[in-house]
Amino acid sequence: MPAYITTPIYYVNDRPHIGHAYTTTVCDVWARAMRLRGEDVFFLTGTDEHGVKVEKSAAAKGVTPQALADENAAEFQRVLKVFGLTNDDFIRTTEPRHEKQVQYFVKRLLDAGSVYLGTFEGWYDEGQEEYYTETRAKELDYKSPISGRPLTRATEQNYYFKLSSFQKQLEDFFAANPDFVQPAARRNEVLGRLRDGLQDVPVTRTNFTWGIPFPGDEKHVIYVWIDALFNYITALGLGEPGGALATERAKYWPAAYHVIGKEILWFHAVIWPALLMALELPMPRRIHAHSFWIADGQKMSKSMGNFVDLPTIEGYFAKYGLDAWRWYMATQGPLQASDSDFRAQHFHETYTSDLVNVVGNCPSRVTAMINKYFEGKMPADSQAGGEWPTKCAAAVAQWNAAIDELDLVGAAQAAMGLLREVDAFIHRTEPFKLAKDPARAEELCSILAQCAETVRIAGVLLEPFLPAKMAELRVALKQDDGAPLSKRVAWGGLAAGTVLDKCALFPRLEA
RNA sequence: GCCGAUGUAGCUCAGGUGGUUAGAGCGAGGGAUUCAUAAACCCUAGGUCGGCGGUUCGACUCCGCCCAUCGGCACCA
Repeated sequence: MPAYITTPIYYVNDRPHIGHAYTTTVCDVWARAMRLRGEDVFFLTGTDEHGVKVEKSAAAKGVTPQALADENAAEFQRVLKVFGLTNDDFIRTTEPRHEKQVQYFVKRLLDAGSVYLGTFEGWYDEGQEEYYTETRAKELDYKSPISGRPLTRATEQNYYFKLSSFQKQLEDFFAANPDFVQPAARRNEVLGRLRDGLQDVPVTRTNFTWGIPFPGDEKHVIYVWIDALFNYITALGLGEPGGALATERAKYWPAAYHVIGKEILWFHAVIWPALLMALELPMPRRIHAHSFWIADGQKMSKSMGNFVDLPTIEGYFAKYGLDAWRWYMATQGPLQASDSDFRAQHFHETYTSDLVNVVGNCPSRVTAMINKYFEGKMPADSQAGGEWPTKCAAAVAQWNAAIDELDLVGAAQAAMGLLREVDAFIHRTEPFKLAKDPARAEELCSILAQCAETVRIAGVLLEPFLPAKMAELRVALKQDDGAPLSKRVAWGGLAAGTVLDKCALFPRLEA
């Protein structure tokens, strides 16, 4: 089954920070999990490079917008490498392949009558070259917040998208697809706003030029948001039917899972589906809008200067390793409706209690006993696994169900639960005592074989989260990673006699 | 201002069509033990379940009001 996982494309006017890292890491864990199951995954990320902000930043720096975009896009790509992310493509909105297709789609919207030329009238700040909404203008007492000069009433011709005409169709779609927007709290927000009624939205601007020219009326450029949304299908070549890209990738639409931050929900949950409806393209499967990281109880903001930035993140890599970072992102992050607090102490505690004490320690004690009592050779199990094959199968089922729902915490818990059960089993059966009694050797063999095999299976389930460390575990257990999940989690993968190395995966660290 | 949510142990959160001693994980304190990364294991939380009022034999669970926090309110990438 094809599966298409996307991050938002990141605005090149920003520097990479924890927000970008988080979304991309979540998608990466998910993509790896799906690939592990043998699904045909296409994982996309990229950069959004047009718009007035980029134009202005570039002018301030005395470079062309393209040069600025090139530089910052390269930085985002470098970061992906540092994070070990496994995206299958990286799309940039200034690439010809994207621009051409966006023009094709916009032309189609125009031809279909879904886009029309209209007049916009509003409160305009001449100094800032910006329009304000009525509410905002009133708040500002109809004066520019920067210059203090009165706002003027200005009109502008823009092309509009007939969002309003999709009201009914959207309502029906949401009713028929209750899981389309996740989590439920976000869906309710969308439904609430939808009830207030939809207005048409402008899809072009004329007050700057750094954008894709509107086909047939080139003093207009396509508004960045519209430009950006189309990346999800231009990357698949849907705007060039029959083209090389489409031949290879069209199969991934509509199996799309858009993972986004909650700040851009409206565009993805309403405008994007409406655009697709207008183009008569099928809807993506799901929009998952996660929440935000806050830092030490404080909202992160540019003005506060308290973003967890790249140097900070790289500090965590240096101390705890990349896998520990992924673990913290995936299991402690704001994937549901409320924000998560990023705290150094919490990071350390999570590392110690999950990774050192369980994921590290459990394989360590099992491999140590096998080394001590059997010279490292996997003992034979005369009990054919006892209850463990059933337990493992249940954990795998739980893991699969969680992955289906992008429930990374649930998937992690399914795997961790197995290791905790192994710990409890060792506590209960006391193999280290049986080892002193030659009459109970057979029992000892079974216990340790069952432990080792369960550790192996739990390790497979943890691979999407901890790819580097679970690769170490595989080496210690003399396994390879070629086969699909169902085969790899089948009971009995560790043959008797296989020499298992002692392993210590996560070193204990000082806070 | 409008719409919507949340407020339960130090922290993060479960929970209940109202009914004896309100739960988990983590942290903290204590214990016992050694196969292991002083790890796994056992014991310990006296938290007015945000406040006030109402309904009720009885509310943390229902209703009202209030307070606090958070999210959304469209041209913002």
